[in-house]
Amino acid sequence: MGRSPCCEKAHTNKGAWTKEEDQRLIAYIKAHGEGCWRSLPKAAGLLRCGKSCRLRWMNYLRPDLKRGNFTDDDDELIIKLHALLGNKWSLIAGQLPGRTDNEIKNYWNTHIKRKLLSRGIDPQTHRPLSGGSAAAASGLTTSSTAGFPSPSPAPRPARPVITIPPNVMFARAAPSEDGHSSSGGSTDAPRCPDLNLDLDLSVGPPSSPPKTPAAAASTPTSQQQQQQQRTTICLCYHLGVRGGEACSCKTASPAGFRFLRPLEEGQYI
DNA sequence: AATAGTAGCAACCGCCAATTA
DNA sequence: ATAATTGGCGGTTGCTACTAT
Repeated sequence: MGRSPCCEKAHTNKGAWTKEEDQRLIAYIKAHGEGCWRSLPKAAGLLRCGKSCRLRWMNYLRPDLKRGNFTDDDDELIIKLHALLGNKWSLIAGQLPGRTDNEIKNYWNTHIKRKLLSRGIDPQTHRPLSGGSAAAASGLTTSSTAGFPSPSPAPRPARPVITIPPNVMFARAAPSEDGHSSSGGSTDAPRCPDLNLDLDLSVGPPSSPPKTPAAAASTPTSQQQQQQQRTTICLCYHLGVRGGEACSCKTASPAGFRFLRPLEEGQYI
């Protein structure tokens, strides 16, 4: 079957964007808003792939982007979120207004990894290096999800809002039917003994994200409104636990959920 | 001052899931 | 119900700037 290319590569520019291209893209999106990236390049008079336009806009040209250094608080938040979510950069970026997934991904790879290593912590497993080295050496933690099972069954969320008050413990997933259970007693220790997160994962109303320039420009306000209207949902869902499977959220108190993460065979935090 | 090595960042690629026809 | 299309994401690459020798 095969996939058709997203654009005609023979007639598209590649590499660094010029100022003129940036201006064209900005002007077009200001006039017409985001959306339909495939047809945007032609409409805007750009010899670029639609995906490339989207990336340029999202990562560099958006007016609400924050530039400058990350604070220590940002670092700690990113570390905690990474411990919870793995390499879900877009989700992590959603908790840092004005930051992009690409920026955070780069920042993680260039700064935070080293920071954690200097603390003697494995950046993939968030465990002390001495204890986690065996697992790392065995290849168990070389996956793209920081040692966590991929949450692939979860539907792509519409930028959930996660607030992190100071205190909630992780709960380990109960054994599940598909064999992704925490087999044996050797993994009974908490996977992230030093993690103590209180996550309130929420999403805004089901309406589409702002598509018009005006709406896009007012993003911070919109986000505040969405936070006010947000509906709390179960984080297990995002972490790959199927509906109701090994999930006790329904019994959790309104003040907080338990967040469960299914374990791969032989895996642990 | 020149060169080599390293770090940081922007952009590309390929895949996946949702949507549409 | 199925295939095609599109948007979005994470991993990786390559260029540029900076630092050490």
